[in-house]
Amino acid sequence: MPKGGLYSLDGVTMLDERKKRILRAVVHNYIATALPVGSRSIAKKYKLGLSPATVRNCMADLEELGYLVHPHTSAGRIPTDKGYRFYVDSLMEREDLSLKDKTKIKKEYSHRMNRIDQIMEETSQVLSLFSRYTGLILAPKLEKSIFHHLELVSLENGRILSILITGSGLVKNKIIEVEEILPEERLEEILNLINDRLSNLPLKSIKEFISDQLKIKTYSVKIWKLMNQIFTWDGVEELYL
DNA sequence: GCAACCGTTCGCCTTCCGCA
DNA sequence: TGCGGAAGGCGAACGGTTGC
Repeated sequence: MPKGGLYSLDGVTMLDERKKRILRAVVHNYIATALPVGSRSIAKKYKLGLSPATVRNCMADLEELGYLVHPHTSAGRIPTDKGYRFYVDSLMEREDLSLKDKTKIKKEYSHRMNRIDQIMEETSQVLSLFSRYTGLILAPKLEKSIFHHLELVSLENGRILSILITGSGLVKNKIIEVEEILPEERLEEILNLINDRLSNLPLKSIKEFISDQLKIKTYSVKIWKLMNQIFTWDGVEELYL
C-alpha cells in the first residue's frame, strides 16, 4: 500500500478503500442528521471494524486532503464541496429505475415543450417526484451561452423589447429604454448586423466584440449604447423549483 | 444571566502487533 | 530488528443542561 493509503494519478489524489468507506459514512450521516459527524459515532453506527482512534486518523487525512472540515476543535467533521463531489461521482450507490418509473418519466416529458425554461421546470418537478425532496435545477450562466438570434420590437414611449435566443434554446426577454426613438429601418439595420455578425459567438465575448469592431466604425454612440444594453445582464443565475 | 457539571470529540503521544 | 498501521490513554475544547 502507498504511504498513508494515498494514490496520485495525474495530480488527482486517489483515496484508498478505507478512506472511501469513512467518507461515505460521514456524508451519509451528515445528509441524514445535518450535524457534524464524530469518529466515535461513525465507528459504532457503520460497523467499519475500526476503532474511533483509527477513524479519527483517517478523518484527519481526509480533512488534510480537503474532503472534510470541522467547524471548531471539538466538533465532528462535515463534508466539503469536494467531499460531496467525490461522493456523488464515486461513492454514491446508483439504483436502476424500474420499468414503471421509466414509463412514468417518459409520460412526464410526453407533452410538447418548446421552451427550455419549460423543460427546466418539468425536470425540477420530475426530480422532486422521484427523490421525494425539493428539486432544484440551476440554469447555465447566460454569459457562458452561445448567441443564436436576436429580435427587436418597438414599443411605445421609446422602449424596445429585445428577445435573445441562445444556442441551447434559452430565451431572454428584456425591455430597453432608449434616449431617442429609432426609426424602424434603423432598428432593422442594427438587428441584421447583430444576427449576421455575432451569431454563434459566446455571449461573454460579444460585448468586447461590439466595443472593438463596431464602436470604431460609422455607428453613433447611441447605437453603441443600445447594443451594450441588449448584451448586458444582471449575472443572476436562473433557479427552477 | 451565569457558573458548574457532563458528554462528546478532538489532537497528541505511547504502546502493541504484524510483516518483511 | 525496523517500520508502519491500529488502538488506547490523556488532556483540552466546546456545546448542552441544570441549578442558583
